[in-house]
Amino acid sequence: MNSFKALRKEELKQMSDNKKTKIIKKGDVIFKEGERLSGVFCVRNGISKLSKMSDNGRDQIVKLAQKGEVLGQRSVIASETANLSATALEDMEVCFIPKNHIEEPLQTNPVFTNAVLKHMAQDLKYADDIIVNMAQKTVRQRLAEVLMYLEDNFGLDGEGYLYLQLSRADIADVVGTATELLIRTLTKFKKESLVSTSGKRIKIEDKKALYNIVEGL
Amino acid sequence: MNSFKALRKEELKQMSDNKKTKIIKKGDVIFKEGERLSGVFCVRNGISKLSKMSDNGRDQIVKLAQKGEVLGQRSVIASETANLSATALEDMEVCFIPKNHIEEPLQTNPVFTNAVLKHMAQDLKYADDIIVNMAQKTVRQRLAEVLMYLEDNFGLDGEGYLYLQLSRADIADVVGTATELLIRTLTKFKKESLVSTSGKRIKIEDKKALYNIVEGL
DNA sequence: CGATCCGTTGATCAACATCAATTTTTGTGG
DNA sequence: CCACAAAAATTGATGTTGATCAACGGATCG
Repeated sequence: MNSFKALRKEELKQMSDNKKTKIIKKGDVIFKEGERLSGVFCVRNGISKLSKMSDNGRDQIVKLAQKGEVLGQRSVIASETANLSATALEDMEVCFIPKNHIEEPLQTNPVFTNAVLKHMAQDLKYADDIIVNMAQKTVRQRLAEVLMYLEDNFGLDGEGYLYLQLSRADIADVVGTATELLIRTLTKFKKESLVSTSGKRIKIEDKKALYNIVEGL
Repeated sequence: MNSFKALRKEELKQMSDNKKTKIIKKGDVIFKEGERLSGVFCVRNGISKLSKMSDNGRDQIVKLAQKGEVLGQRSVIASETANLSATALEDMEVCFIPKNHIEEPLQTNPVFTNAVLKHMAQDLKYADDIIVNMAQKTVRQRLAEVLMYLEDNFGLDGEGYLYLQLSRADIADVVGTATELLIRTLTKFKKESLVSTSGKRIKIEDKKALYNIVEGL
């Protein structure tokens, strides 16, 4: 998963000598689109959203990042300002790595560079898939897919509810729709016994049926 | 643009000794999603579409690639089957480069690897932007954006029409809608004197107004 | 010169956005 | 722990946008 495993020992040492661990509270912004980043943020704990404001004023969540993922890497590699904003969805622990500690091994350590490259190739594939989904699928299909994604990637709590408790507005921003329609679609799922809720918590009751919805059946 | 400029002379020589130039006719498929690629295709001439079939059976065009761009690179780097299909929109000339001639310099030539990495970072940024557009903008906004994209990237013919003559169905597959709605939206643009047409050819008459539409005004 | 593909239009229904209003939950100071 | 303000969740009503099916003319190509 993490490209840093490809670093040499002395590179890792130098990095950990310079890393600063930050505690970030739920709701706080790690960086905003348009900012010039002086390094990357490695997620030690907690989950963050990567989002971008559309011209029409609505936020779109492009990716959810958890432990082990690196934020801001693309911008540092491309020497550009951030294209996305990163916001904590839970209390987080991240460590900041100055960009020169990324750039240098990129020049000198091919194993590291290749690991980063493969990781980005994965991200690009996922992004292409999301484009197709956004363009071609209904809100109903996309919500079904997002719910399964949340279960598969962030797991369940002790009672079988999705571990990651997103607000309805955040789920809507992942699906790419208005909060009201998101809620209505979720309500339909409840009536069809595909999911159940307890407060803001959501439990998937019939994963197979959700899967069929994604496939358009 | 092209990462191959970062290759050493001997690497380029070895590559050109092994490259096979192929002529591909308009409409022909270069590779299909799901295929395992044994190398990459460098576009020498002509334009191709990269598309993916959605579960609901409709094609989505994710990218248009022209001279100098490399097709299949992501799949080869990630050692995966192709995520997208590549189809010629015009008669094309491509050269095939076996994957070992890509993989080897990736291991040994950091300058090349970094060039590829930066290129992919760009692709990823564009992909994220498209996700936001698909999720948040109307067909009208997206069509306006696509028309300007076609002008900016592929230019005009001698009479001021868009050089790249896509079929209505292909434009619809870029925008992410049905052909009928695409045509209706284009007809509205004509009535508002934003564009004009001659046969399948399209001319942008009021670029600034199109830009305002994209911005949601 | 017919067959086929492409472009276009009409009609209809479903999906989605938006505004308004109400209820519920949450956070916070006393 | 309670009260109260603020934020979030929910529902209704309404208008717009988009998908789909059907039909038809015109171009294209063997």
